[in-house]
Amino acid sequence: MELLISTPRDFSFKRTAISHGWYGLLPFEIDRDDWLLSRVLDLKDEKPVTVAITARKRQLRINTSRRLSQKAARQVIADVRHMLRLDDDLAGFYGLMARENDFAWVPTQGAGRLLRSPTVFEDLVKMICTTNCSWALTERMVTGLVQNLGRESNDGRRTFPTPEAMSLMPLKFYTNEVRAGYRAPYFKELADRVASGSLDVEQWLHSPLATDELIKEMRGVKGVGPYAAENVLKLLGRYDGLALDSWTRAKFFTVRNNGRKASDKKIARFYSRFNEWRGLVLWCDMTRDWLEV
DNA sequence: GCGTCCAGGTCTACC
DNA sequence: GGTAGACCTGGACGC
Repeated sequence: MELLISTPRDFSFKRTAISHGWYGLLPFEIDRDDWLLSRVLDLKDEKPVTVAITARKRQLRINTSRRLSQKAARQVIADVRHMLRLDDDLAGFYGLMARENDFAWVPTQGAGRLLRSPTVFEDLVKMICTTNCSWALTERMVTGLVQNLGRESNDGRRTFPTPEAMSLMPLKFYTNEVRAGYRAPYFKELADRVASGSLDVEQWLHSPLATDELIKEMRGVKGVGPYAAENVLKLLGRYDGLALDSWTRAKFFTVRNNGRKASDKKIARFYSRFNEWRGLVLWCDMTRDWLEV
């Protein structure tokens, strides 16, 4: 079954699909030869479905692994719009970038939409999986969660697990199977809180809280520090934080400081003039070379 | 083969 | 509020 979505004039499928590492973490998969982004979506009342997304001109084509009801098709379209940030208004950001010689490529290439998961919960768990470890271990942990706890689509691929599925597992599952190490109790506690309803992370998408207050709430989740909170904020559409980590620091040294080390304060000063967009400007700056044009 | 370092940081105790 | 030290894991590296 094929579904079609019109895309905004300033949207780039390639730039969005590879905007950061999520495309390489299950359930996401990417074929960069054919520029096909796929993943399994959880349809709650129905069996999960695998979607394969490609772009042509100003249109996305979504091929589903089986025929869907109208209700399920509407959810697939809503999830794809959410993941690819089709409803994000970046006019202010692009206007700002167009006036800067160094950053005029951003609107030209349609960079700035950061791929996200269908749920905040998935983004949050994955972000904790990126902390204090190699990318290979991040992949190992996420794969362990999906393969062991994900619901199966008709093609055998699996969803990202729900909070309920994660909550049902004992602590030793996260240490022995997921290989999460000291993060194991963090996952267990987060899943328990979300599954029980005592913490609603999906509500963060529409939170009326000021960013500082929202960060405080996010940091109430064990394993979420400044880096993880500010990166999740970017996926919520707030770009005040730089979300510095060892990778972005090293990249800044190369791209903006002639290979010399720079303090976090210096990095912050460099992007400070971009105000509420500074986190997104930094990320675009650091990933410009991810796509040959 | 073995020890050390560190990678897309965070938590806790202590000052 | 600021900071030192501990923390799982596993790949890379030097010896």
